[in-house]
Amino acid sequence: MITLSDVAKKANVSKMTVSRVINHPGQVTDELKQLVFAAMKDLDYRPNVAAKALANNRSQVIKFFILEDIDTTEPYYMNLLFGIAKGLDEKQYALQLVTSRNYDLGNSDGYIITGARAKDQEWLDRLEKPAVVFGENRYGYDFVDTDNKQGTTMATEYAIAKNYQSLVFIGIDVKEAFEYSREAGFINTMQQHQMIPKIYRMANHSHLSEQFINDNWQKFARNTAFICASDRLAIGIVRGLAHHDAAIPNDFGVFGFDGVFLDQVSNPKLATVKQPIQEIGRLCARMLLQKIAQSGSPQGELLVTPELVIRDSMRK
Amino acid sequence: MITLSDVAKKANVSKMTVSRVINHPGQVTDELKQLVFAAMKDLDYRPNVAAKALANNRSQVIKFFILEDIDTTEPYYMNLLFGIAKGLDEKQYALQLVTSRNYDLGNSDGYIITGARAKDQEWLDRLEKPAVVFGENRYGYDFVDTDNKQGTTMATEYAIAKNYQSLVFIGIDVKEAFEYSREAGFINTMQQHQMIPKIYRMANHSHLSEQFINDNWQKFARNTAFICASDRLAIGIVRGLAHHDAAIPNDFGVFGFDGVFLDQVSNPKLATVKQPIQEIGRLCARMLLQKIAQSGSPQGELLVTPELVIRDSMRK
DNA sequence: CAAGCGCCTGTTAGCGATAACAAAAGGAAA
DNA sequence: TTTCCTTTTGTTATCGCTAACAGGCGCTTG
Repeated sequence: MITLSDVAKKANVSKMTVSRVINHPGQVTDELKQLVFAAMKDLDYRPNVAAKALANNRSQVIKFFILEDIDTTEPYYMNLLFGIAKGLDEKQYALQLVTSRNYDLGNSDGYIITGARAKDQEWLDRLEKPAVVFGENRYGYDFVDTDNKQGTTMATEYAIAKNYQSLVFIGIDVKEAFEYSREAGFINTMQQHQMIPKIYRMANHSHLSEQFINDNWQKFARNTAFICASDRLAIGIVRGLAHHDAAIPNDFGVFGFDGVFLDQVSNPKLATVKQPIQEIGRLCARMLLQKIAQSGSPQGELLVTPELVIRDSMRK
Repeated sequence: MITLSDVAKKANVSKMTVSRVINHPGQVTDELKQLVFAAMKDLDYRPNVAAKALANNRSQVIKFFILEDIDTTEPYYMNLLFGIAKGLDEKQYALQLVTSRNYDLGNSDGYIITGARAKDQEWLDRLEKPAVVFGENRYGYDFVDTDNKQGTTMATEYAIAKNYQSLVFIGIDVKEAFEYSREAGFINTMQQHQMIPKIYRMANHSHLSEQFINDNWQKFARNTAFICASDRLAIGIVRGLAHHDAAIPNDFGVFGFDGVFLDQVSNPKLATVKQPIQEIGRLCARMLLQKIAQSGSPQGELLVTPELVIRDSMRK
């Protein structure tokens, strides 16, 4: 294994100079820097992460908490995880996944937390290391999320522009910030266009939204678009409509929200508000690492603009 | 932070004795062990992973390679990942995710690899650290997988027992071990019952299997069951059948394979061969850690029996 | 009863990196 | 020219843990 010392010898400098080239390059002359870089390249030097961690009193590990049942979990966590992993890799950090709440909090430098609901607040407050939350919250925790409000705004605007006369929002029956934001985007946009917002809410299961269409089929005239708070709900709506041989997208439009995986297994394929989940994961990681570097100073919130993906469930 | 020395002082022994209690308990008298355990508990001692790693010339990190496009990836990787994470946690290992092949192989003690296809063989051979593969292979790499053959055997037996007269296998159009095994389970079982196995293959997309039903609708008499090589294909079959108002499960049965996520968003819900993915992940991790402990000695293969989940797409 | 062996515990020396201090080297000001 | 900073580089000690060796003890054995 190539160590700092090897590089130092090759470059005829001391270990510290090499270390400084890596961590505080400003303190070293350009001349020496060149020498050191050349030596590092020649020897294909890879810093030893464990040694670095020990010397810095760090662990180079961050823990990722999923405070939700994994089985019911949306597949997009996979993408989130990849984004996080990429963000951590940039700074040679590794990852530990944690599901059960009472897990060991030690041997890590910080936490990324997802699936946090209102009831988790107390637990979050007790954390002693830097933490970043994935998902909007209104308790002041640093977070990264999709701009949910903007997402439904875009979808609603699109549906209006395509001349659907009546718009219905199918929401998720939870009292959480992300849902409020999605509803707000819909409501505000409708009001700006002097249209009447209609909202229904149910648990996030496709068979419930399917059932909902079956139960209320006669209520919905042609030329209605359903703006859904998730692809899961949207899939059920599509199935319900298909069951009544409704013409999608001509007579009825359906917009999903998420854009990970599920939108592709529907038929017709779903138009959806696609969250840049992987990018969000990377941003979570970066925010956390920065927070660690700044010994825990607040990072605020980061909202990422989603992308409208128009497919066969909405008029083109 | 509580260190070995703190524990040693409290227990009136040397650091080495404490270290030995942790790593080689056989070398220490019971009497001292009691003292040390008591001290560790009193102080709530947590070993410093970085220090351990450094002293052992390890990294306490393993890398998880996904040699597949993530976007098209089955959601079950999430569960696999959780299993792996749990298995690694038991030995205080952390995880790094790797997607691009030419990534850094350093700063890790071993690899878990998934999505490896025949063409990856050469690359696998060049790896210099212990590796375990998730997924059947016939090149001698240590692996863990579902017992695919047994899975389709069970599904086929079930369909026969429920008196479906004609069985059709919908396979995935790839030349990989897992697919051969799934087909073999079907074929062997059919032959044992003196029935004629029919097999169709296509790429693993729900709209292809849906199309397949639409194109061949007249070929399939009532009382046919479709044994599919994936839930994705099964979902398409269900949609195709529903489109012709076929009676599921009375006239037509559909069996999926995987049992992660997708089976639940279908309507009717899919009967499926459920892979114990999380358990497999844990076993991958354990196998790899054991392999590392044994300086890379071969571990062989491990096939895990899947579970038949009977839901609304098959007769009860 | 001294030599020799085994068992258990302690001492020492590192793993590879970094912070903190120390020491040169160079330049500006007196 | 001398003194005193400032900048750049080197030296030392340390992070927490473990392998390897050393030493003390009791027991067997010729």
